[in-house]
Amino acid sequence: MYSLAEENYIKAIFHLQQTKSGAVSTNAIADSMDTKASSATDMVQKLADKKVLSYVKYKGAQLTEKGKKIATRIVRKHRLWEVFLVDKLGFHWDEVHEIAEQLEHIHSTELIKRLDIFLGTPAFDPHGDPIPDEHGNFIKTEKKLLSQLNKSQFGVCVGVKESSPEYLQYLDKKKISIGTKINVLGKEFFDGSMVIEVGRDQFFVSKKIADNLYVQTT
Amino acid sequence: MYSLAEENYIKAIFHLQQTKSGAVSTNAIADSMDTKASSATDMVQKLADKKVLSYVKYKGAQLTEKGKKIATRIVRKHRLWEVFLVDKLGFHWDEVHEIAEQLEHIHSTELIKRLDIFLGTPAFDPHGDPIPDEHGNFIKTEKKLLSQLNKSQFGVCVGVKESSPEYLQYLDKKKISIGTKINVLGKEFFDGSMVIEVGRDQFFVSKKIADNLYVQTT
DNA sequence: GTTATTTTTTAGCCTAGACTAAAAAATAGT
DNA sequence: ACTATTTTTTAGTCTAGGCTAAAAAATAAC
Repeated sequence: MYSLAEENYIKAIFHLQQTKSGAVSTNAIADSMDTKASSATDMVQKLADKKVLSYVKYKGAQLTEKGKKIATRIVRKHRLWEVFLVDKLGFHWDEVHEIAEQLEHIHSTELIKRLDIFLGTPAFDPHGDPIPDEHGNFIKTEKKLLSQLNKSQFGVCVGVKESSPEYLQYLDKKKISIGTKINVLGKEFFDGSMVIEVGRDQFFVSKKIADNLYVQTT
Repeated sequence: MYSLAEENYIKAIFHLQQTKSGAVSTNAIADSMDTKASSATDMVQKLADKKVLSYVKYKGAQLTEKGKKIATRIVRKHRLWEVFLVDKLGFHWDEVHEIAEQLEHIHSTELIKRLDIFLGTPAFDPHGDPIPDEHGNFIKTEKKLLSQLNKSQFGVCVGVKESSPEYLQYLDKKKISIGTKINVLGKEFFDGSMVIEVGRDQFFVSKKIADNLYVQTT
């Protein structure tokens, strides 16, 4: 059994590995954990002793198969609980992260098995992120950023990259949620801004907005 | 905000106060927390500093109004989660205690408000214990122990005193659960044992069994 | 009412996980 | 290639929450 602190480090390292390839630096870990580099070094050494990750001094850390398994179990729990909070309790998708952050550490395999069934074994969480199955396998999705589309193309919203409350609230205001169809009416190559159509509304979006929204193209 | 350890101490002291009147000794607290008396003393002193309880050296501790409020909030969460686990996820009533023991420490008032509504604001948990409302008020029930009934009286099972898995499994085997009607056909004054009728079955129960089952008499 | 026993507290130590400051290794600049 | 700078690690502290052993208070036994 792993402590709360250990689980959080494992999860953070897992997410850092997704974006950058190769070993992740203790500094990057410290940043994402909102702690100091020395604390990250300590923990990384401890987790290396437990064979959760491999660690080479001054080079960084990489999760082992064992470590990845632990991480995906936590991610699975986090995302299933998010589905529960939104689908069953009626929370809004921008309110659930913090609570799921706590719920993901509840230890009981039977609980997760039953929760999964209760929710109808969902494949995606409310932000459009895939939920790994009980063996840790993720569904591969062909998703692009909205900013990668060109004029006259369209996509269906499947998720966001960074899910800050501000961004989710923006999407809400614009009536964009998972499953919403988005048409690109125009694109300005100078700054990457776009004019898009959502339902009957047409409006302008900056590159920053378009860089943060995943769409599925068919 | 209180730490996990603090919450568990507060809860333990609350439950000890229910059974015995007056201040509870540090030894009793240590016993119920499965820790040493010296650790209990330390924690009690810390909680006294925080005005959660009043503490007189060598005399014991007593929760303040503030402490009782914290305790009932935890009890409310514990029992609501138990209802969730049994009613929604199909767990058996003897499997839910440990998981609820973890879930009771999730911090979010909004979560509990919504969970309560989702469950239909239940008044009792799966073991028949009353769920305090959001202001910390318990429903007063007129319940007796089965052992307090006499020949030809009857009662409806409303809960158990000590809910060990062994006992709950015994009740299951005998088809006794919340709401089951129990007729006392005979009572032996020498050892307090009884012959009872449950549904179509008639059988013998020892005083130990009868001392652990709460019934409501009408 | 003094002594023996039990209960409770204090003092000092241990581990996890954080921190600061200093040292060591890696990288960058010329 | 050598120095300057940045990154990473080590060494030493701190707090929460445990522990053991010893001291002090309360209770029991005569």
